[in-house]
Amino acid sequence: MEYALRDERALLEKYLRDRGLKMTRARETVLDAFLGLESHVSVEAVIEAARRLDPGVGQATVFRTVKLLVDAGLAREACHDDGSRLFEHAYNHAHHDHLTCTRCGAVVEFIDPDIERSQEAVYRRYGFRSSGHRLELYGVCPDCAAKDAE
Amino acid sequence: MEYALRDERALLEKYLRDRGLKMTRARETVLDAFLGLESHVSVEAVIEAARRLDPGVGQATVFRTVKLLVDAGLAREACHDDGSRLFEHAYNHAHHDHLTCTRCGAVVEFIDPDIERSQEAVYRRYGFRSSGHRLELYGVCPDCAAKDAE
DNA sequence: AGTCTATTGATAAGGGTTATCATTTACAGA
DNA sequence: TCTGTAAATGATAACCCTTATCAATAGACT
Ligand SMILES: [Zn+2]
Ligand SMILES: [Zn+2]
Ligand SMILES: [Zn+2]
Ligand SMILES: [Zn+2]
Repeated sequence: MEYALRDERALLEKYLRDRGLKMTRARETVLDAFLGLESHVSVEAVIEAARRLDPGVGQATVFRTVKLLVDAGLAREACHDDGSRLFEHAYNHAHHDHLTCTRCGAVVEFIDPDIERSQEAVYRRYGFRSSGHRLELYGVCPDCAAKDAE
Repeated sequence: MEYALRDERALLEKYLRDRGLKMTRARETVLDAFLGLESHVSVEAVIEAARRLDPGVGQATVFRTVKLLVDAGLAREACHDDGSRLFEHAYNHAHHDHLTCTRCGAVVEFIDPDIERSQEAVYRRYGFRSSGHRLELYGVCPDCAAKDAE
């Protein structure tokens, strides 16, 4: 965990140095805040976490830094829910799709090789070059279904 | 086509009557405007189309009515793009997924039985009851790829 | 330390959507 | 057809999330 944090910080530093940008205290704070949160967080949540580490961090800075993290490959936009976008860790967190419970909001991350393969076939069928996809399955999780049954 | 319009209007009227709502001129206008547009339209586009039929239609009314159309099963939210949501016809327009060119915005509607089947398997694997999904494939279409090659 | 430029945070502005509310309208019943 | 009542309308303001503006600050290099 400690090592992972260091890895990710080094990645961000390299990304910044490579393009003449600077590693600042605010960016450290936002990175730490983001890494300390679990998957699928809104910028709002990152703002709160960042201000727990350092009150006085501007929200504009958090928006800007999250965008940087995405560009640097440390974060990835997950499933922009209604309204606000959600982000998740991208470093050491391979591609996956989401199965979401529409009742309680529970999210299962899954990867299905058959689906991935079939998607490639669709790209070939229409002559498209692939550049990523988004698959969100919606349903009712076992827990919520059990509550219905009562 | 004429018949289809009548069908859809009858559907909306039934939907409204069943819950004590009223069929109004504004709702007729928005319905006609929406039906006159082709797939994947923003509310903005519906507002423009509606005002071509009847200037003075309030934008709030269009937003409200599009929501009604979705509830009535006449419209369906397609792929909420960056920012604004997009809607498409739902009546006599079976389920399908989207393959979108990230360069020119071209959209191919497709249905892949293998993918649909694999998705059902995912639902079973995690014990979820299915309630719909959203699959968006992104890539570069043949035309844009050809331009790249030049 | 000094210079130069990126970055910051407060604030305003932006775009899409929804809430408010006085007025108008649809529609069931008399 | 007339009326009463509740729903619907449209103008407007409010809302949320996000981005732009900008004077002040703080890295990174010499
Ligand atoms: Zn659930
Ligand atoms: Zn995820
Ligand atoms: Zn294209
Ligand atoms: Zn479509």
